[in-house]
Amino acid sequence: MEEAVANPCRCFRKGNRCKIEMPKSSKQRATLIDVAKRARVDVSTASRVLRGDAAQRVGSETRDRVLKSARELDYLPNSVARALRTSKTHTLGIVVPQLDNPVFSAVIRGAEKAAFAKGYSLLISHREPGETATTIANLSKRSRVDGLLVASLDDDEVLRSDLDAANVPHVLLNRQLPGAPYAVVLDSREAAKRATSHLISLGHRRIAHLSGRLGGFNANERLKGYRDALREAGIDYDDSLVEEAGYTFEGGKKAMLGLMESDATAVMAATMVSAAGAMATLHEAGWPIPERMSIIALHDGAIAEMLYPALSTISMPTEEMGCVAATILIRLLDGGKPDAVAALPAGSLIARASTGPRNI
Amino acid sequence: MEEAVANPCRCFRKGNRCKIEMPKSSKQRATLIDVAKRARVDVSTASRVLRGDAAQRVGSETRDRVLKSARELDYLPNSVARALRTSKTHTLGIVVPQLDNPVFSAVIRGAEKAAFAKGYSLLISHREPGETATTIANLSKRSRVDGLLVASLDDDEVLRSDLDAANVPHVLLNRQLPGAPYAVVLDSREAAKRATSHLISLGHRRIAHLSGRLGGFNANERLKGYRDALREAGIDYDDSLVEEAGYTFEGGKKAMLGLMESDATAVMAATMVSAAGAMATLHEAGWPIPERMSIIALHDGAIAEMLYPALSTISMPTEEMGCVAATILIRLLDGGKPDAVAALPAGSLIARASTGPRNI
DNA sequence: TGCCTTTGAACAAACGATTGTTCAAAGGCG
DNA sequence: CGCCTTTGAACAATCGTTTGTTCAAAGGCA
Repeated sequence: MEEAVANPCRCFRKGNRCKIEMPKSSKQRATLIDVAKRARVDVSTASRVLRGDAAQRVGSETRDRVLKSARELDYLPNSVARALRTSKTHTLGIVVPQLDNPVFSAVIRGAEKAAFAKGYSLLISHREPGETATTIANLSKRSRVDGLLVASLDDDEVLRSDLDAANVPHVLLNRQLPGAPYAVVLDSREAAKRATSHLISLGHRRIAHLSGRLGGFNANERLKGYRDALREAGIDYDDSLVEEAGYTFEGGKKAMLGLMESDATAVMAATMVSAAGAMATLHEAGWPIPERMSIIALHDGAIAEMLYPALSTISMPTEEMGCVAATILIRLLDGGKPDAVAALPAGSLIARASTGPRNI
Repeated sequence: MEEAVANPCRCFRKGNRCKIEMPKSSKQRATLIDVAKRARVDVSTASRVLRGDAAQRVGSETRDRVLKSARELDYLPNSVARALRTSKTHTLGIVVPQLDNPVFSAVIRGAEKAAFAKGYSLLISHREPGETATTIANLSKRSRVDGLLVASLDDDEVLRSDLDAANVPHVLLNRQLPGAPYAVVLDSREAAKRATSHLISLGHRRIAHLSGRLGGFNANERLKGYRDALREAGIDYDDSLVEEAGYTFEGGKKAMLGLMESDATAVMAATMVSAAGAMATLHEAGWPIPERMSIIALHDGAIAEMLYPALSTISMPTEEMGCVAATILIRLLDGGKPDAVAALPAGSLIARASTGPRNI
């Protein structure tokens, strides 16, 4: 009776009129209203039971009815309606500069795992450098993500003002910015030091460095680690051995070209991708690796094995970085107060065929 | 007057009570209600103006007032509210089996571009094989995507029943399934034929094939193309030269090991990744490429350049595939009736250093 | 002037949840 | 027995849009 009065025709949706109560076209998802009706309770009561609302007691007999009803109807809360009411979409956005870079795929994988585990979804946005502003704005305003994971390689200044403008909680990936409180960073300095030390322990003294974008946070850290290792070994730093390669294959190729003029016998590359470029140049020139030039890179990944010779690396917890970043962001969104910056330790040396003893 | 009565305190949100009308805390986004008030029209009128509703006329003077008001308040519609009302989230989900595979990053990139251009967002979900069911269910029910782009490598049967169960519009990527109407496929057969023909034109007669997962749609197509080329050249097909490598580096490595027992002088690999594995095995054994074994793969991508020697490939429009798939899916969601399967032509030969004339 | 169409805009009911408030019944106590 | 406090559940307002309906004013025509 009451049911019929309250809503005579629940299939009266989408302008698709009908006179009789349809047998719930089976494919139509059940709503909280359906659950409540079936359990003969108010929708608010059903909501409280299903969400486990502690602020209000519910009789155990009522609770059971609601739970049973929900089970029978295969009820799943409508996340859109919930999002509207609570203004939380339970969606995280991640901004990456490149999708085919193994480092970023690892980060995404990690972030997705953590997000999924906490009931969040991951909205991905990849943009050409320089478009980060638009991306961030779109992700936060148009798509309404609760928070952002940012792995841009863009210029720090620009990035910062974009983030400010968007005014959305965010965690930076392997990057620290004056105004942005939260970040997860890898110990790139230590990694660079380990990589360099490995070369030193093989007898190399003239060690070149293919750096990232100089001036950027990461490139600086890696350069510091490189110098740390040299200093410890009593080797003088020579800035003619540092060549900016950025984070691309082409950059690595070009940079290596410059380095071949020098007397370097080994190279420490900031990334696998630039190392691959450097190796291509060496192959072209017919320089045997590692006999004439040893090479090691930071970050490990599948392509290290694919290169020839297989690339020695310092592994880095990139996937974990994504995971930790997402976890921090979610804690932040839940009103928690996580540490401003989470530092992840450098991984260990994975010695492969691309590094060998100095033999001249 | 009326304004004050209708809603005396719009900052009365989030339980944050206050007595006076706050100066719109500036960071609080304007809603349609705000716009309507400012233009002194009903919210429904404002909605119709801003959405360009053709079904209802609006006086030009009124229209201008609304537009001006929206501009001044920097109004952006709340996509969550809109999604609730229209039951369209304007979000697409994409399911990929691996994130670090260059083929899938390209597909994602393409899909993201098309989606973005049409005002859609892309929700990404990567899962271990076998978890596709959960993934699809989650993406469609929990996260409420409007449609799905599916690039699973899972078993066809399983995939099909999962998709059926989810009951969500979807487009398959490079895969055709009996029950699933929409798909975008690459002409893998033609690509395989071109790759094989290239080897034949270099004088090779004993050509091996590193296949995908045999029995799968793609593997079959590629195998057909391989046989087409052989037949055309009058070379007998020898199934001992076909080795299943799947889509991984390890698979390629192992498969190559088997092939080295044969008298093959060239290999046509189904993917760059398995080709990379094969090359690693060859290097380990000290077989020079291409002098002792030529190798070519389907799909082109950045890693082709990184391998040594640089890998010859048949380029494939993978990014375009993602783009087309997203476009089709969106058209479908808009009530259109796109073609069931869009076939994309194979790309051209990119001859690099890994293929050379037969010289024995 | 009176009646019947247009027009243009307001009214109001959803969409599916969450959450503060109200309220009746039941229980405790003097 | 009457009053006051728990309890448990219903009531009702919202979140920000969209969209079917209603309705008053204006215009056309006889």
